[in-house]
Amino acid sequence: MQSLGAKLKALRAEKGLSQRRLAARAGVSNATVSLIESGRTDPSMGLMKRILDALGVSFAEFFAADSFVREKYFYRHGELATISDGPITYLQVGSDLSASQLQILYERYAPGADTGQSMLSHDAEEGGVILRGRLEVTVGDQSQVLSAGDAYRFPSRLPHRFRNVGSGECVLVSACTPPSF
Amino acid sequence: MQSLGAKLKALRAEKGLSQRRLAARAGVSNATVSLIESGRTDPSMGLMKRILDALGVSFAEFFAADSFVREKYFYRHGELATISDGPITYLQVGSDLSASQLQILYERYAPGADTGQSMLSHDAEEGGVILRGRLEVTVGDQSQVLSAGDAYRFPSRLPHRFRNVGSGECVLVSACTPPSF
DNA sequence: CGAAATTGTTGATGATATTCAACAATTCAA
DNA sequence: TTGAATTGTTGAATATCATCAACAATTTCG
Repeated sequence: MQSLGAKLKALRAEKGLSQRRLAARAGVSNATVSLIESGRTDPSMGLMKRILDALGVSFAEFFAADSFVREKYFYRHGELATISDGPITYLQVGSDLSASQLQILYERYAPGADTGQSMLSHDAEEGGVILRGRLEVTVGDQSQVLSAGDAYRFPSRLPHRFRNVGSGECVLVSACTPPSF
Repeated sequence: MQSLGAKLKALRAEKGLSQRRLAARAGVSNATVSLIESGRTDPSMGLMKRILDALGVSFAEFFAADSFVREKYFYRHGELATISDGPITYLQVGSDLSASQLQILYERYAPGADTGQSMLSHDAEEGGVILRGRLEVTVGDQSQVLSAGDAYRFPSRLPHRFRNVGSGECVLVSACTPPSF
């Protein structure tokens, strides 16, 4: 694990706060912030939580950077799996998305069409609105069957799956933001 | 910091370890594990890390559950947040997009509805697919009338305008990154 | 049954974190 | 320049943690 103090220091700088101002918000002493950032002390969980709260960052978010590197490894996999044919037809809005931040698709699923489990590891978001038919959407350990008018939206890093569980064709419009940095 | 002890206890039970055995692996005293699990002490970050290491779990993984549990991925049509702007109705997928990079809208234009000239200066992109009706889209000095199945897509920094030129309602699904409101 | 091992808990003690206050260095405004 | 405010850093005092050892309760096995 990278130096906890260095990480905190960087985060504080990012928010544009001084040690004293942060300490005041968190209800701790400025000396404590100084000692933590310089690695001269090993703060308690509760204290660290108060400081992170003052920065508007949860523990999960604070440590997300650690696993971010790992998620970046799967980035290519996700990219390659995105475009495929078969029983599913993707109509992409626009042709050259190489320098784009937004991808919009008009998707048509034949009856029974299934994307299978896909693990897109890039830091992106996606969502969509169902126009016709019945689509089973699975995200993580949650699963729902959506009908016309319903919608979904989730971080792409979560494992997800789409399956047409209706008797007819399923049509939807989806959007996805590729990684911004 | 309510259930840190409870969470650790559950995780330890899941791994089938006793307090003493876990303590031995982590190089801490069994009393410490007991005190943490019962919430009678506030352990230091370093100590907690040693314990989590002994359990084969990173900080990021340990806290990952917190941020994922609350997230909502599915929205019934009636749950879509309504943003009304006169003759134009926006149904937004998701309610709080403050930490989001993607906004998806289900839009309904009454006959004659017009957004007027608008220009977003920030670096964003937007696009959409027409589902019903006839929509005149003006971007820069270009203008087109789109019908069901047609689509558009452009950088938000360009001046643009939407107008329902059909006799009936116009419906579309749009996406924007980052959110404009 | 009964002895030995293992479970989780608790009080006293040494170790360490946290605070308070003062410090020099820097920035800002008069 | 001068004074006031802010920056991050330390020494001494206090509060808290982490440990050791002993405890009762339970399980294991002869």
